[in-house]
Amino acid sequence: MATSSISSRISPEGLADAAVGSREGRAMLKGQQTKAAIVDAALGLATQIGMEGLSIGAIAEVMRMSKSGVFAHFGSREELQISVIREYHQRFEDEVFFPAMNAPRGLPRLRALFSNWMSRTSAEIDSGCLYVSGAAEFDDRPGPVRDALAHSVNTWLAALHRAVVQACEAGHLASQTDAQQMAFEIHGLILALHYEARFLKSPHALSRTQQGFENILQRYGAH
Amino acid sequence: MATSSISSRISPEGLADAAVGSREGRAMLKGQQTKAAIVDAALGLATQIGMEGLSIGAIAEVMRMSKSGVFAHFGSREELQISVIREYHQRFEDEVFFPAMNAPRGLPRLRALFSNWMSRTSAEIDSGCLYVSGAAEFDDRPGPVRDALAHSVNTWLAALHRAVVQACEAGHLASQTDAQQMAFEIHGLILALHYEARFLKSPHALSRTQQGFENILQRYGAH
DNA sequence: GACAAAATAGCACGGTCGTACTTTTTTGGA
DNA sequence: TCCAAAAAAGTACGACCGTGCTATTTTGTC
Repeated sequence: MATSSISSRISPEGLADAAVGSREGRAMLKGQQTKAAIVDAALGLATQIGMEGLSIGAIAEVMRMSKSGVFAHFGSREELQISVIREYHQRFEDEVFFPAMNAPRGLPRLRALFSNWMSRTSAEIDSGCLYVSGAAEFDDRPGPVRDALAHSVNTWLAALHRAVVQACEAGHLASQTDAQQMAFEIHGLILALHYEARFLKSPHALSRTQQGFENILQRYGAH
Repeated sequence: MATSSISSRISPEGLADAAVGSREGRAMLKGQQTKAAIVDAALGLATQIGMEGLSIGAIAEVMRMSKSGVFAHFGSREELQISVIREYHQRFEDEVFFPAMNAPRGLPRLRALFSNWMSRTSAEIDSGCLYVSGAAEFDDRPGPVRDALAHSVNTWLAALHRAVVQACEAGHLASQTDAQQMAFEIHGLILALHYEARFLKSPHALSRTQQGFENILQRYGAH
């Protein structure tokens, strides 16, 4: 539990890949490689034009491949979308979650989590956050894509909640703190940042988000 | 200025319609009527499947009309989308803004605005808020649709900001209150409500939003 | 270098999209 | 009732979509 991932780092598909790789002795190297490149390109497209706008033709053009060449790696558009979400989840972990684990448990770690999250969100001003755009696109469209997205988001929000609880336990926050409530308010700040910076192009959004976080900390008795 | 609208109630297109109507003596009655019905149906569709998913064919099916019959009323899909946004803006005004104007200026009115906004957002859990889904879809897609959307949102956020300023002037909030900051935090709450209730299906989102608002009021010295 | 297998390309299909053009039906006032 | 004008339907077009099927090329191993 020392370096716990926000989700199980050994994912089912990760296991599958390793098994196939070893069982067949390093076979299909090129395939995995271009598949990763396709997912990378698709993720870039998805953060710009959204998950629904992701078309196999557009990806093929970026990759300078044929549509069928791209398609064959996934078998369906839905599977491709899910791959993109998993990739995003992993990058989110690497940029936001894991670095913050180096900060000491409690308020410092909570601050680090928020800071990384905010940095990523404002860095994404030109590219969009999949967790935000995806939520809007799939909020009443059931299916595996929505499930994958919701699972990733829930995992991350749970990690945030855990950090609040730990800060409480460490005595860095008021003991009667409602951790779910605090996490909810923090989530709202990030959403407002994304909305006002990315859609409304407000140049003040970032500083307001920082100030809002300080206000929340103060209210919950941080010291 | 007694019953000021959040935007000019006499819109350009409103003027145009009135002029045509009077100049030609009540002509084209049926046309306007079905056009309104189309916009109504389109709005219903847009709040469910999003602005981008709005297809003329789908609207025609709902309306039991031909595609070309629907199309002829707008001349382009873009014009239809803009009509939908204007309709949404008007309903938002009617449900959220105008009723709150009956509350006395200051904190009561600010509370009424937030309460109406929250009610509408949670009522929209099954249908979605166009200001949220639209922002995600058009945040980096310039054009008249985005402009119309951003204009509506900005108008509303300005009205919210005004209410905060008035509550300050009335002495209901601390005199050093940063109105923009407070409006930003309130906006975040509503976004979190929409996100967690609609996408994550969290049953606690509404009460957390209410609690969050009370926390903000307290922070800014409401009494 | 041969050879099986994997990776990629080519091609075709049915479908939906927005929209332009033409024709028919409906409307409302003289 | 008649008739111009408005409203609605009909039809067609090119573009793109996801995806199935079949060829071709590339890969990695003996």
